[in-house]
Amino acid sequence: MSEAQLQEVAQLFGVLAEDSRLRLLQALMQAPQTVTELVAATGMKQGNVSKHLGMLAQARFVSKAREGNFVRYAIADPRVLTLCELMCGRVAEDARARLAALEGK
Amino acid sequence: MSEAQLQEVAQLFGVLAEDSRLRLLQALMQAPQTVTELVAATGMKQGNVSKHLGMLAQARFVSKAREGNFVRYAIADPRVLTLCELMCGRVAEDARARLAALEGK
DNA sequence: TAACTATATCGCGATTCAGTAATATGCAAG
DNA sequence: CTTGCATATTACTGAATCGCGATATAGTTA
Repeated sequence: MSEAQLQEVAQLFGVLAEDSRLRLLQALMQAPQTVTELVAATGMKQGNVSKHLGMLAQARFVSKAREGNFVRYAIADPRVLTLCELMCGRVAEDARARLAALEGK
Repeated sequence: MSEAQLQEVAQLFGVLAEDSRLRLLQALMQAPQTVTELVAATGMKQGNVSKHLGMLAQARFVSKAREGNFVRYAIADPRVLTLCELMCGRVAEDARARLAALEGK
């Protein structure tokens, strides 16, 4: 695997390495939503929501579609779901392990 | 999914968001190796190799085992393989798309 | 204990990036 | 075409982190 490709992979992982963006993805997993809806759903500031959605869109994890004044975003790459599920499973597992260690003590 | 857990997930993705660490993982996929071997394999400086391996180990993507003077690292979580495969597949796909667009022009 | 090798860690300058506030752009109704 | 709302972008600041060189720690051997 080439050096340039490795950097691309790293960059894509970087897009997922931020809880703000994960929160947006999580919200979009329920249903496609507009920026305004996402601002309400996440409590983030409008500027940030827009910026992070822009990054997710540039990485083509999500797609954007104008609807009059609004822009509706949606999950565009199903792989992002698998990736998040894998990582979440890992975190949940760790949490269980920590809990078990606590009880065992 | 809780806010704290989301941050953990983001942090784990962050560990994979760096070509140096991906290179180390790629090397370790061939076989478990010592720091010295990894320095030779990747051309990175010893201090950096050690630092990045430390991060990978703290995330428990890799495991470390002393062998006399050496420390041998190995892939510890098979999920990291799936994660990388998914992302690499995505990058390869993008590369194919770019190529096709170029030919079509 | 002393000397040697392998690995880990520290301090530094440079770069990157999140969040904020303010502003600019796009679109629709009147 | 002007007003108003939705979205995007900009400039800024502070925190995080990379790579580097130097140094500290751990383990082996003599």
